[in-house]
Parts: sequence; structure tokens; C-alpha cells
Amino acid sequence: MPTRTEEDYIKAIYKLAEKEKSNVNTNAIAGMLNTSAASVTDMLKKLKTKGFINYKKYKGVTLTPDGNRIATKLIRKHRLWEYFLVHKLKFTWDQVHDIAEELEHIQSEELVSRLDHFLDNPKFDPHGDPIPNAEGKFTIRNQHILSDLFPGETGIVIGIKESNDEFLRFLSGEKIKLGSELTIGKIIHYDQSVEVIIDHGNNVRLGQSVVGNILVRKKILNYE
Amino acid sequence: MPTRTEEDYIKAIYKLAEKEKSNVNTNAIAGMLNTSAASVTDMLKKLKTKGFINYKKYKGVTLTPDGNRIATKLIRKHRLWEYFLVHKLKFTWDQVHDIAEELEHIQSEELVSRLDHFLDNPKFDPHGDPIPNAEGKFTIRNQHILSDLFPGETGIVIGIKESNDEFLRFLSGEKIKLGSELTIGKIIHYDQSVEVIIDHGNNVRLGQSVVGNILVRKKILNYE
DNA sequence: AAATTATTTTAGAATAATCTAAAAAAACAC
DNA sequence: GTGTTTTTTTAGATTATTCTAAAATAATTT
Repeated sequence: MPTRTEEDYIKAIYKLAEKEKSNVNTNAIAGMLNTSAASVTDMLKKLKTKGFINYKKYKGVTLTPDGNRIATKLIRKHRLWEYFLVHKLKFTWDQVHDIAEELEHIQSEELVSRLDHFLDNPKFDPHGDPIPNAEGKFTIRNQHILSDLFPGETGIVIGIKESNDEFLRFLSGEKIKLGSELTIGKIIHYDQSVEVIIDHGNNVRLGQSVVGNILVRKKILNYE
Repeated sequence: MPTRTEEDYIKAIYKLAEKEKSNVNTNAIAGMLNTSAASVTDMLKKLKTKGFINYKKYKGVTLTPDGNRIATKLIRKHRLWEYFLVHKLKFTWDQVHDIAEELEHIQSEELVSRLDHFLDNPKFDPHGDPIPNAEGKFTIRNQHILSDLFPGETGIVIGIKESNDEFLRFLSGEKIKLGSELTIGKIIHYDQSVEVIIDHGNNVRLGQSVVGNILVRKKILNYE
């Protein structure tokens, strides 16, 4: 069994490996966990001897199958708890991350299984990210970045790419939430901004950093 | 803020102080937490400097108001989570203790408040123990008239029903006071009198006008 | 390819929590 | 009230995690 701290490192490596295609490097882990590169090196040696990572000095890391299994379980727990917090306790989606970060370390397998059942086996968390099942398999769905849609097309918000509280609050202010229907209007080429009609009502202009960060499924070609 | 380990010690002290009337001693804490007496001494020093306990070398400990507040919050969280596990996730009462032991350390006040509301503000956990409210008050007290206890049961004196000087002097003479532990012995049916063992020592016979006027809370041996 | 810059690792030390064994204090027994 | 037993504390060490500063390695620039 990994310790709680080891779990944090394993999860960080998993998340970084998702983004970058090559091996995960020390500084990236240090940055994600707000710690020093020296601490990361120490921990990498430990994780290696425990068999959770493949690691060669100066060459970065990848997760072993064991490490991957642990990371996937953490992701599963994190997202199930987020689902619980939003749909049962009525938190908003920008309030739940830190709490789920603690809850994901609760150990009981039985608890996770019963929680999953209690929530009716949800497949996606409140941010639209897929919840792996007990075997670690993710459901993949018809998912597009809003900026990939053409004028006239409508997308239903299913999540965001890069989550941060500030962005979530911005969306709240614009009345954009999970399930909102966003229709692409004119694209203004000189500054790359896009007109978006929100739920067939308000028409707002959003920059690339916004439309490039919202995940939708297309309303017409919907085969979820 | 206390660390997680400090929280465990504070809760252990709270629980021991409930049972014993005098100061809590080192070995009792070590026994409850499955650790060495030396470790306990180390921690007591730390808890003292942090202001959570009153402690003098060789003299045992009591909780300060701050320490008591922390313990009560832990009890509240523990019992709310147990309620959740049994009534929502359908665990049986004997499966939930260890999981609640982990969950009680999750920090967010907002989470506790929302969980409480989600569960419809339960007043007792699945084992029948009272759940303190957000202010730390155990609103409903485990309060019985001594005459309602069965032979073999023990009650801790918390007051009397009808106060008058003569009765108070009578109790003094029998060495019965607040905090005394009274165990019911034989009930003599022909005159409705009851044998009562006082503080596990003297055995006296008391009439209905006496046992019907003393308020106790039952001493619970299998606590949580 | 040499020099510079950036990244990663090592060395040595700090903090939190724990332990065993020995010493000190308190409680008990006769 | 002196001696013995029990309880508690101290002393000294260990493990996990972290840090800063210096050294080693890799990557980049010219």
C-alpha cells in the first residue's frame, strides 16, 4: 500500500503523463505538488523501489501497471466524491475540488463500491471528466472543444479542459453551466473572438482562452 | 489547527474523560491508541504548548475549552458520517466505525454543515449516541430517572428531579453527589425499595421516593 | 565543440511521530 | 514509614517527508 503522500505523487505523475507524451520530469512534478525538485527526487527513488514507477536518473518517469492502477483508483474516488458533493450535497462545481482531494484518500474499497451504487453508477463527474469503473476503464464520449464547432452549430456543455476556480466562476457569471446549450454565431477573425448564444438567449463575445477551454458534445450528431 | 495525529489524541482524551471522573492518565491514552507511554508523553507536551490540554507532569490531563471544541467537532463528524454510511450507503452498524474514523478527519466546515442538512439533521447516530450540533451542544441528553434502570445497569448522577434541602442533606449523608456512579442491585418488590451500589463500594437500600428523584445518564461501556 | 544555461541529483540538516531502555516519581503494601 | 511495584518521564535513536545549497548532468546556444 502506498502512503498518502506517495498517492499524491502517483496521481501527479498520472495527470502529467496525460498531457505530455514523453516521460514526466522532476520539475513538472515539483510544480504540480508545490514542493522542491530535491523532494521529488527523493520520492521517486522510493516509488521506484516500491514498484510504482519506472525511473532512471535524469531520464524522467512513467507509471508501472501497479502505479497506474493506484492512480486510476484515486481518479475514480475523486470523481465519485465530486459527483456526490455536487448532486447530493448541492455544492457548486467550483467548490468541490479541494474537498474531493481529501476524500480520495479514504481507503475502503467497499465504500467506493457502495458510493458508486448510491449515485447510480455515474459515468462523468460534474466537470465532465469520465469516472473510471471498478476495473479502471473509462467511458469515452462524443467530446469537442467549443472552438472546433462551426458557426450555426450547437454544443451542450459537458465539461472544461483545464479546470481552475477563476475560470469556473467566470462561467458562472456568464450563466454557462453543465448542460447549457451554446450556439456559435459569427467568428471575428481579427481578434479570434467568437459570438456565442447562450441557451438560445443572450449573445456574448468570448475569447479563444474561453471557447478553447469549454468541452461540449454536438447537439445534432449526438450519439452518447 | 491540530494535525491529524493530534486530533486522534484529543479525541482519545475526550473519550477517556467521559468514562473516568478524574484526570486522564498516560497509560490509558497509550492503551486506547495502541502506542507507547513514551509517545504519549511526547505528544502531551506538544498538545499543552498548543493550548489543547491542561497537563502537569505525573498528574494526568484534562482538555481545555479549545481541546474540547476540537473533540466535539470530531465526534460530530464521526457520528454524522456513520449515519450516512448506514442510512444512505446501507452499511450495517458494525462495518462503519473504521471508515468513519478516517472520514472524521476531513476538514471542511461547509461539508459537515451540508452533510448534516442532507441527512435531515439527525440527533442520534446508528449506535444511539447523540450527535452534537454545530455549536457542540448535545441537545438531547441521555437522561433517565434512576428507578427506570434495570438491575446491573449503572447510572452517573447528573441531577435530581425535585430539589429540597432535606433531600440534598440525605444524599450527602449517603455520599451520593454529582458524578457518583450508582449501580442497581436487587429490587425488593414487597416495599418497592431498591439496592444501590454507590461508586462500586457501599451497598445501600433506597426507597422509591429516593430512586424516583435522582436523574442519571446511563454509563455506556461500549462507546462508539 | 565549447560555453552557457537549465535541470536534476546529492549532501546534510530539520520536523513530526514513533520506538526501546533506563531513570524518576507516585502509589501501594506490609 | 520503608520497601516494592506501577506509572510516567527522559534519553537517545529511527523513519518519513521535507528543505537549502552545492554538485553533477543534460540541453541549448554560439
